[in-house]
Order: sequence, then C-alpha cells, then structure tokens
Amino acid sequence: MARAGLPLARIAARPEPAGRSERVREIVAAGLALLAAEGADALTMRRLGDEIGIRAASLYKHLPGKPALEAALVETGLFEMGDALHAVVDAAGPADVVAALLAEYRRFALMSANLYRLATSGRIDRSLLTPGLDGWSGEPFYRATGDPWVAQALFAAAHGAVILEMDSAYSDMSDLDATWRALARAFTT
Amino acid sequence: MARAGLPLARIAARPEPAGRSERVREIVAAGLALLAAEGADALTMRRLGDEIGIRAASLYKHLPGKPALEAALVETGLFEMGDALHAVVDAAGPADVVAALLAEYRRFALMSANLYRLATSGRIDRSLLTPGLDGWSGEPFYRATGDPWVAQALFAAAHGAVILEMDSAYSDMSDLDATWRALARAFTT
DNA sequence: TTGACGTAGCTAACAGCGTTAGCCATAGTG
DNA sequence: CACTATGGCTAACGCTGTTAGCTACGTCAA
Repeated sequence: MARAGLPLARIAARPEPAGRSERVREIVAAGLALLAAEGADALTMRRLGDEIGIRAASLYKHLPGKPALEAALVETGLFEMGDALHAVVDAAGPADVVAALLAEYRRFALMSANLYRLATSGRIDRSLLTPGLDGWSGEPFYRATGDPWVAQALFAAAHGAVILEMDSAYSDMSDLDATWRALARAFTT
Repeated sequence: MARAGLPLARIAARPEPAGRSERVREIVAAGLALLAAEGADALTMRRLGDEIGIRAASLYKHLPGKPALEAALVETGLFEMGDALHAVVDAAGPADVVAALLAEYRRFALMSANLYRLATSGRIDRSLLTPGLDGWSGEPFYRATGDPWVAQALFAAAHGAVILEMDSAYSDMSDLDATWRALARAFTT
C-alpha cells in the first residue's frame, strides 16, 4: 500500500561496476551497437570480431565466452536503466510517481528493445553480473510504491506490458497507451 | 473497470486447428515432450529425429522447418491454455474471477515453463498460427475484467509475474505468493 | 501385370555457430 | 640481451538448420 511522503529515499547504493580494459570496453560497445542495429541473430562472435577488426577467436583473449559478453551487455543496460529510473523517481511527486516511472520504463525498454529482450530472455547467468545490480536497478519500483510486494507486482506488470507492446508491434493496432494508463491506474490507489 | 454481472459470456469462437497428419502429430508430441523435459537447447532437429526414430533431414518431409515446428508447439500450448482459462472463468463468480484467472494462468505457465518461454520469446512467427487463436486464448482476461484495456493490462501483469517467478526460481527467495496477491488486489476494484 | 507416380525414408554435404589448440610477432622488463 | 606476457593469427572440432539427390514402397491406371 502506498504511504504518504513518497517517493521514498534511495537505500541501496549504486554498485561499483567491475573494471574493464580499454579493449573490452570497445568490444562491449561494438556488441551493444550490433545488437541494437541488427538484433540478436546478428550478434555472433565472427560478426563482432569483424566490427572491431579482429578474428572471432581473438575475442577469447579478452572475454571467456559469449555468455560473458551477453552478461556485459545486459550489465550496461541495467546500469543505464537504473540511473534513468532513479532519476525519474527523484524528480516525481507522490501523486504521479507511478505513472512517471512506468512511462520512463516503457520509453527506455522500447528504445533498446533488442537489449531488453536479451536481458529478460532467461539465459543470462545472473552470477556474472555485478553483485547488487539487480536489486539496485529494481529499487525505483520500491521507492515508488513503498511496499516490496506491490513493487514486485508493478515491476512485473511493467515488464509484461513492454513485452506485449514489442510482440504486437507489427501485428496489432490496439491502443497500447490506454493499456499503460490502465496499468498506472490499477497501481495508483 | 469491472462491472456487475461478470464473468462475461464467451464471444470469440474457439478457432478450428489446422488438420495435421498422424506423423506430424507424432512429431509435435515428441517435440513437446523433449522441450518440457530438457529445455529449448535440447530441441534440435537431430535430437527430435532420434526421438521418433528417423533422421533429422526426414523431418523436412513433414514440416517446412524449425520455425514451423516451434509454431506448432506454441499453438498446442495456446489451445490448452485457452481451454483452461476459459473453463476457470466459466466456473468463477464475479468477486473472485480475477484471482482465479491469475492463479490458473500462473499454474499453467509454470507447469510448462519451457513452452511458455518459447511462446513468449518473440521469435514465433504469429502468421504461422491458426487465425484467431491469439484473440481467443486471451479472451478470458476480457471476460474477467469487462474492459479491453484493463484486460490487456492484467494479461501483461500476469505474464510479467510469470517471467519474474521463472527468473528468480533459482536465485531469489522472495515471496512470490505475496506478489501475486498484490497483483490480484490491484486489479480487483 | 506392368508402368507411373507420389510418399517418406536415407546419406552426404554446406554454411554458419561457439570454441579450442597451437603458432608467432611485438612490447615491456630483469 | 634474454624472458615473458599479451594479443593477434590460422586451422580445426563438433554442433546447428537445411538442401540435394537417391531409393524403396504403396497406390492407382492402363
């Protein structure tokens, strides 16, 4: 249940991202660009090597494998999304924080749809992510609702709405704006 | 907003599944079993061929390719889920229809987690599915809420909660029951 | 009965995937 | 100067979905 005085203060500290070499940062940047521009199927080790001018096998001098690369991409996305969502909650007032949070979540996810899909595909090894990152990036939902279970429910609803919108992007002409409004209404008491 | 007199009657007719030969039904059944038992990575054409005693290449005498196989598996799941959800809405009263629908959706999705993941992976070609199936299998959410946008929002929320539960199955000890209760509460006015 | 034809299996092969082994040039350090 | 670590390379392995071409069998017509 939402209490007065929201949005709540930050509690979880922003985790410290693990240090990466210059080359690794270049690889991750190229991977993000490739994923965003051409989708998950185009994100192959050979293709990624081409992008930075080395052979696929040489990537293994910098990264242990493709799962680690994918985790690094997701990690970048989680940091950016966490920053964006925390900032929105900082700026919003108690009355509109849920709607503002949902709007930003929607905007951010759809803007980087391929990365979002990868992050939620269920095959990312969470243990490869910086500890505490999941909790910190999800905290805005707790700050906006004041209740951990309502926060989880709201997060789940937002995720589901994003997926719904992505899947119906080419088939359905239904009014997704109205769906998002219905969602915000359901979670604004 | 929920109106009095719910749950609503059925409107969309259950679509007629396209006819399949005996062999195709056998292949689809083996695919479902393989997917359920060993996950998406195990669902390869060679492995599937082994399962029914033919070579992978021979599968192409019955199916045009792996996307068509995956669509057939998803189609089976959508029919079963649609039947289950419609039945629950039939049996429920206006006061508890949302909670009952959510409970059945949760149960069904988690029971066939691998198939559910495949169905919502975003790479199923919707045009390979029986026309009207998507609409019919989602109709219980409209019948339970009485409003198309609330229905979509509730459907999205249910999907998100399922994914949340699957992803946190091995990492998180949080109380998902409470999350589902919060969800049902948010959509029961 | 025989010939034609479609069905449904087979083997072999191809390109692309992630990944490993082993080789070699270069840079930095004692 | 010699040693070593770094980061490239080629070649290859086993796996993937998929195609081409061959063949045995069942059915149906002349």
